[in-house]
Amino acid sequence: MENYKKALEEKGYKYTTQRKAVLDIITASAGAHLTAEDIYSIVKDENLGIGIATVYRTLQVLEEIGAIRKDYLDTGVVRYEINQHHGGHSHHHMVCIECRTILEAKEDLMETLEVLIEANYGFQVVDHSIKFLGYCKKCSKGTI
Amino acid sequence: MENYKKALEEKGYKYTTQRKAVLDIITASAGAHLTAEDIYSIVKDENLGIGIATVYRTLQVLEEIGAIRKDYLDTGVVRYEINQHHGGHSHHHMVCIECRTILEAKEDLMETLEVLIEANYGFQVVDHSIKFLGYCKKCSKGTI
DNA sequence: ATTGACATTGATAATTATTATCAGTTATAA
DNA sequence: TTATAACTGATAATAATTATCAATGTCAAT
Repeated sequence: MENYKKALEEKGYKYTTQRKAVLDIITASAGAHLTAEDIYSIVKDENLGIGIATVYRTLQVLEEIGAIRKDYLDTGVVRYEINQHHGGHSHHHMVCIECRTILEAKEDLMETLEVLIEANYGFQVVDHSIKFLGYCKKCSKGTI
Repeated sequence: MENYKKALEEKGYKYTTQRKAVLDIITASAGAHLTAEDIYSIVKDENLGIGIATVYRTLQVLEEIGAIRKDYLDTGVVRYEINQHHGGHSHHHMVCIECRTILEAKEDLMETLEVLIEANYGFQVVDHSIKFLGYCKKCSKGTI
């Protein structure tokens, strides 16, 4: 799919067994929004040796090279997923107030959003919030 | 502003000194996105006795009655703010990738969003994500 | 005012997610 | 094949949050 090996090496990182295992799991489970603990136990189940510390370190490195992204969807727990469109924009999440199920909206719809969400996913929207990531005036990069 | 006392009593909660103090701080510091620890030390600075456990408990109660809302803007730490429009929609946050400053967009703009953000706040948008809260098909309430 | 029932508080222990430490292991370039 | 530096795993440390429990406060009914 993507050349993660090259991306790692460009930053002086090595393409190790553990990093490969974590990458495989995250790519295989697109839309799953796994926690570090989830990933840890999946790797263990596959009888590949890995420590929880390595999982966290690997996730940091993979985020740094832009392979994965962090989701702050709910309390305390951070979730991870593949970064689909390199440098592009993220998709949208729907979190059920009741059962905390996380759904994912694939469309990149920026208008009549909630009506579409309800029509396409049967998800009854009560509230939404948009988060922008970028550089504030103070930290602003070059041309603007 | 709002009758928080009544809202508390309707749920069998009492309008105590500590709850009043926490409410005062959160209403007074709109747009500040305080953590539980922030609130704790502000109350202490004002020489009002309060325990950290009470702060957390109070925040839970205030969220339950809809007085405040939680923000998951970044890693681990949960932030709190006044729930402006009772039952209405939340505003939008801008998080600086570099210094982690949190800006708040007051407009309820759902189109040509990023262009406006850049024009109005000098915030250089790199990415955005929208979070919907509501009920999934399984948990769906009544009429839909 | 006093009482009784129950909610609330504060100190602290416990839990959970995450990060730091460090000695031993592995990969790679010379 | 060896030197250098990166990597790993076990575990200690930290930080945010929740649970416990005895003491205290609140309020409606006497």
